[in-house]
Amino acid sequence: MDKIERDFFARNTLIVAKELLGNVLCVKTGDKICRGIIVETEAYTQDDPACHAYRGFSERSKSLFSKPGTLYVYLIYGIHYCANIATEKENFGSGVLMRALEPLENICDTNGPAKLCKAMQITKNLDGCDVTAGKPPVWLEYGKKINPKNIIQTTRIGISKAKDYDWRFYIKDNKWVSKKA
DNA sequence: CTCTGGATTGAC
DNA sequence: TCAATCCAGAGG
Repeated sequence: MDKIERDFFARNTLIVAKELLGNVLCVKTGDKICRGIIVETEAYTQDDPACHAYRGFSERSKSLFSKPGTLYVYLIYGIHYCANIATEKENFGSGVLMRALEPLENICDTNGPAKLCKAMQITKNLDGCDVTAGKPPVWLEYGKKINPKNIIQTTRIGISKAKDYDWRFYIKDNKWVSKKA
């Protein structure tokens, strides 16, 4: 399976969020490789009030400003981790949040942004990793192409700002898409 | 320095 | 419906 290159992420964030659906996230931290198909994403850009990069560069969000294809992992509610991949270009704070995976290998219980991080063992340690390197600890592989008719675009979940943006994408009828939808 | 609220989840 | 549990960001 071919790995996804940096050029894939060096595009408009909404396009990346949409086209990331169906591809395979791979993580190898210990001796096991975990794989899952991305079935739900959300886009966040620097000019979006809900984005962590909205107020400019910060220590927490620096990975969003790094090269396209950089993993951004942050702690939310003091308990959970969420994983994003930086998009667009270096020094522009934007990225795609991965909200749900369909388990392929060595994982289960991945129908939520914090749950998938837990299942894949993604923690702050992986913040700043380049997912286009095509090797451990984290990388992406092309999966099967999703028919555009089966991609649903709607509003994002769990945020209080910019609620009206239709910046969430998911695969229609996929049982692993997070609830609350 | 203090205070507030959050890209969630699972238990009541 | 609500607590868990920590820290970034805002304000003094």
